[in-house]
Amino acid sequence: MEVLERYLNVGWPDDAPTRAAITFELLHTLPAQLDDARKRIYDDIERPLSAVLARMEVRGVRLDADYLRAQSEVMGGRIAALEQDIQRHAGHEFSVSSRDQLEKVLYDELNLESGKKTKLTGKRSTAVSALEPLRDEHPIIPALLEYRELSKLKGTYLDPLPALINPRTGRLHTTFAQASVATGRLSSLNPNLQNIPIRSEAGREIRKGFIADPGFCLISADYSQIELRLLAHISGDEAMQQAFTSGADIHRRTASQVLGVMEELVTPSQRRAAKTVNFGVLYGMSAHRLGNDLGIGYAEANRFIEAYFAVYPGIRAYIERTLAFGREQGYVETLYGRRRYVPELKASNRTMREAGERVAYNMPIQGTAADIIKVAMVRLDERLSALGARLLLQVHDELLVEAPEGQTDEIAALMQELMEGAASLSVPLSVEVGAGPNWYDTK
DNA sequence: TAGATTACGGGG
DNA sequence: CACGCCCCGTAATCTA
Repeated sequence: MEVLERYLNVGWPDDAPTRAAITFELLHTLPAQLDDARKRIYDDIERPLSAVLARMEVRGVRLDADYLRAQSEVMGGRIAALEQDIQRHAGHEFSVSSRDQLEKVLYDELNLESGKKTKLTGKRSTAVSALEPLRDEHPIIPALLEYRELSKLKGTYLDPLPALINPRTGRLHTTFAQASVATGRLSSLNPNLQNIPIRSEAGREIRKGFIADPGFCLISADYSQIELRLLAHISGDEAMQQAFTSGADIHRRTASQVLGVMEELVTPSQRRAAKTVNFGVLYGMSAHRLGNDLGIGYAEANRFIEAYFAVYPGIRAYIERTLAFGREQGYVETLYGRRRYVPELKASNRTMREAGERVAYNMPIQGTAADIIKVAMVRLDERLSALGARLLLQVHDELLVEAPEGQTDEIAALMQELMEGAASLSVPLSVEVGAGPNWYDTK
């Protein structure tokens, strides 16, 4: 425990009472040493939030265990059939869930063309991204892809979740880690309720198992495109701010501007390309990766990115300004002053340094989004309690609430108003709200 | 046998 | 040549 060494000059004791006493000691030693901005983050956000999170953990969320177990049965049958199918295509039995055995079957026995290699050991990859190009090459591939998807859902969600229901409360209780993510986000563990499937229909069905208490309904409220809105605000880029202020569809607007096409004429694939770039720019995506994702050449991807920065010049300026600040100060920070130290910015190894740069200009955006939803949670908690409603989960940009059936509309409206007003920026924040008997039906 | 490592894949 | 940010959980496999 470095913190103890540094601030109290003691090691981490073995016995629980002394550990508790020392932790308590830290609780008044550390906050007193914070400077202004950091003290405000602690006093106004993190300390009150810890009480909100504690109540959310204790409250838990109701699960329809019978539904999830039934889904698991169905899926188990399908997985077994797929396994037979896969082994028939291979010509012999093998452990389909072993990537090492699968590697030999695909690339040595069936002589399929291996593409990607694994990162650390250089084996021939069997990941989805490596199998997808082979989809039409052999009927074993689509069977494998479905097997992978379904066994993931069964093994990670359908089977473990019902077994984790607390017999005393009859509900499922996660733990939120408040100080483990470098950007200021929360994380959720044991079980992780921040990665419940939504993208595929088969996965999304799992959300039907998250249900409201009798007499209550679930309300989900989502910040839409909060990170891009923050990029517009923090960078000061006027074109991007204008897009949000005028209520435009940001991806359509981007495609229109970058490609020089009227908005009404933007095709779905052009909009998809713009969406990929809008998100990719936050992560520092290379032209190489973009070209891959869009199925276009490296050179064309490069032109696309250049055109993007020409349309939104403030974004490149933000990146440069943030990197200069980070090299100078050794850290970068959010709008509220939450810091992340990034010593890699001074690394002599280029790969390490560039990785540090991506981290550095992403953190203020991701971290400010985390700050804002935390503020919203602290403010919402009291208002909701007074109305007999309660916060259940935070999934980064989304809050899930359980509300008395009679007051659903009123509470949904309150959530939207309060979340949109959690910060005042040069662009509006937008929150989408939905209600239903289960999580699936809130969207 | 337990813990660590690796590959993989679920979410924002 | 490199090659997209932040997490957590599972299963297979390796290592102490």
